[in-house]
Amino acid sequence: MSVSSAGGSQLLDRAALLLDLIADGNPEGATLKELVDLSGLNTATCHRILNTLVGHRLLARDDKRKRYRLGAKMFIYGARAARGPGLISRCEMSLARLRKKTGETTHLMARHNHDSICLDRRDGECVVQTLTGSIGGSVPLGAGPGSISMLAFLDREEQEFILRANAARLGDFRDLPVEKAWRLIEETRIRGYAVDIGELIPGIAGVAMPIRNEAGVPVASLGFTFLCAKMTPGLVENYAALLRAEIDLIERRN
Amino acid sequence: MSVSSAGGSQLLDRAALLLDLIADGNPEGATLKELVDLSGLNTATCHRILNTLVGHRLLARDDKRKRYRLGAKMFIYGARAARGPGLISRCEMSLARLRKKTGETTHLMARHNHDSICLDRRDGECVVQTLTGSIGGSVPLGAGPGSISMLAFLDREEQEFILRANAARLGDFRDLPVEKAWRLIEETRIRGYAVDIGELIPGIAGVAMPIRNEAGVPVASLGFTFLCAKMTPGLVENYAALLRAEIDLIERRN
DNA sequence: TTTCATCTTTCCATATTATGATAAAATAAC
DNA sequence: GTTATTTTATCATAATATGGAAAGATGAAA
Repeated sequence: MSVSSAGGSQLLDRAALLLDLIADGNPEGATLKELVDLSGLNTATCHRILNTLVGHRLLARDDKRKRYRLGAKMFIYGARAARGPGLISRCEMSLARLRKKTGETTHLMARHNHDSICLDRRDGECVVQTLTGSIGGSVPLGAGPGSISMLAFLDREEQEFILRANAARLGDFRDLPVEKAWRLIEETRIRGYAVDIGELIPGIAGVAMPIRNEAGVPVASLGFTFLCAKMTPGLVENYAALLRAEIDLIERRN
Repeated sequence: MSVSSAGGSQLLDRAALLLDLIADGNPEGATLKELVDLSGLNTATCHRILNTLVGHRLLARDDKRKRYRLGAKMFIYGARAARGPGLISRCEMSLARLRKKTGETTHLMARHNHDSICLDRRDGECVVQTLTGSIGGSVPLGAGPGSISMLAFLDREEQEFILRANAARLGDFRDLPVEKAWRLIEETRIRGYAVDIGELIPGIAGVAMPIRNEAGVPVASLGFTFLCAKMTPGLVENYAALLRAEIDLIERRN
C-alpha cells in the first residue's frame, strides 16, 4: 500500500502502517484482529507494536472494548504542528482573507492516502452543507472540487490507482461514477482549478485549487463552498483568481 | 526522562522520544545535532530514525535549513483524533455550552510533559489576552489556572519533579516564584478548582477545573478567562459550579 | 578564494533487538 | 457449561537495527 520508506527500519514502517490503518478506520477504533488482518502482520508482532504505541500515548485503548484508536498525543502533536511553519499556519491568513473578501465558506483540504481531509475552515455568512463537514472530516479522493483539484495534478498512474481503490466509495455519492471523475479531472487539468455547480449536493457550488509542494506534487487544496443561488456570470473565474493569488503567496514560502 | 515502554521495542521508544523532543522544541524545528544532544542517541541512529519518520510524513524537513519539525501527518492525525471519541469531541459541547451560558472565553487544556497545551477554545464576547494564545499554544505547568488545576491533583512526587524542572521558565512570568506555585496548588486542592484574579496578567481573571481519567489522574482542564472588571461577588463560585457540572458529564463518559 | 571547523550523510560488520511459532489466558458465543 | 474466538505471554532464532568510522556538505573566518 504505502511506499515503504527507503533506508528501512522495519519496525518503524510497521508502526507507521498501523497508525495509518487506525487513523483511516472507524473513529471508534480498531481491534487487534482487524489490524492483523488489514496489515498482514503476525499477531504477536502487531500486539507488541500497538501496546508500545499505547505506552507512548500515540494510541489509546478502550480497555473494555479492546479497541485501539488515536491517542492523546495526537491531539497535542496536531495542535503543535498547526502552530509551526506548516500548512495550517501558512494558510491561516489566506483562509481569513478569502472569507473576508467573499463572505463565503473557505476551506483547506489535505490529501491522505485515498482521502481528502478538511484541515481548517472559515465559515461563511450563509451556512452551507459541505461534503466533509467540519475539521477532520474526510471524503474519498474524487468526490468534490477540493479533492478533484488535488487528484487532477497527480501522476496518471497514481490517479488510476486511487480511482480504482475508491470506485465503490464514490458510488455512494450522487451521480458520480468513476467515468465522471475522469472527465472532471480532465476539465480541471485544462482549467487549472476544479468546479462543481450543484452536481454533488443540489444547490451547493464549489471552486477549489491545489497547493503544491516544492516538487510540484499537490498536497492540499484551498477552496470555496457557496450557494448556487448566488451565482453570477464570471463569479467562478473571479473566485479562482482570488485562490490563485493566495496560493501563489503560499507556494512562494515553500 | 519519559518512562520507557514496558515490553521494549527500543526503536519505537527512541522514535517516540524524538517526536516529543521535536514537538516540545522550537516550532521552527530542530537540527540533527540538537536532537542528538538532547536524546543522547548515536548520530547515525538518530539520523536514520528521523529520516524514516520524514518518509512517513510524521516529520517534515526543511531541506534548506536542515531542520526537522512535525509533519503533515500530524495535522491529519490530530484532526482525525478530534473526531473520534477522544477528549476534544467529548468536550466540544461543554465548551460551547459554557461559552453560551457565560459569554466568556472558554478553553480546554491538556497536560503534555511539563507543559499545559491549549487543545480547543471558544472565544468570548470580549477579546481577552490569554497565556497560551490560540489552539496549540503552551505554558509551563504551574503558570495560570488551567495548568495549576491539573498540577494540583498530581502526586506530590510528580509535582515536585515538574516544578523543579519548570522553575526557570516560571520565573519569566509576572511575580511567580516556585513558592507561590506551591501556595496556589495548596489552595486549589482545598477549593477543588484554580483561580487567578489579575495576578499573572493585570486585569485578566481565570477559573479552571481538572478533568480526570479513569484512574483519577488529571489529564486536562476546562476553564474560563475573563476581565477582572466583570467580577461580581459569587461570580467565581458560580463559574466553578458550571465547570463542575460539565466535567461530571465528561468524566461519566470515561 | 582558501582553510578550518562543524554538522550531515553513508557504509558495513556485529550483536542486540525484534520476530513469530506456540501455548496459555481471557472473552465471547452457543 | 462447553466451544470458538480473540488477546496476552514466552522464548529460541534469525533478521534487523546499531554505532564506529570515514566521507561529504556546509558555513565561518582569514
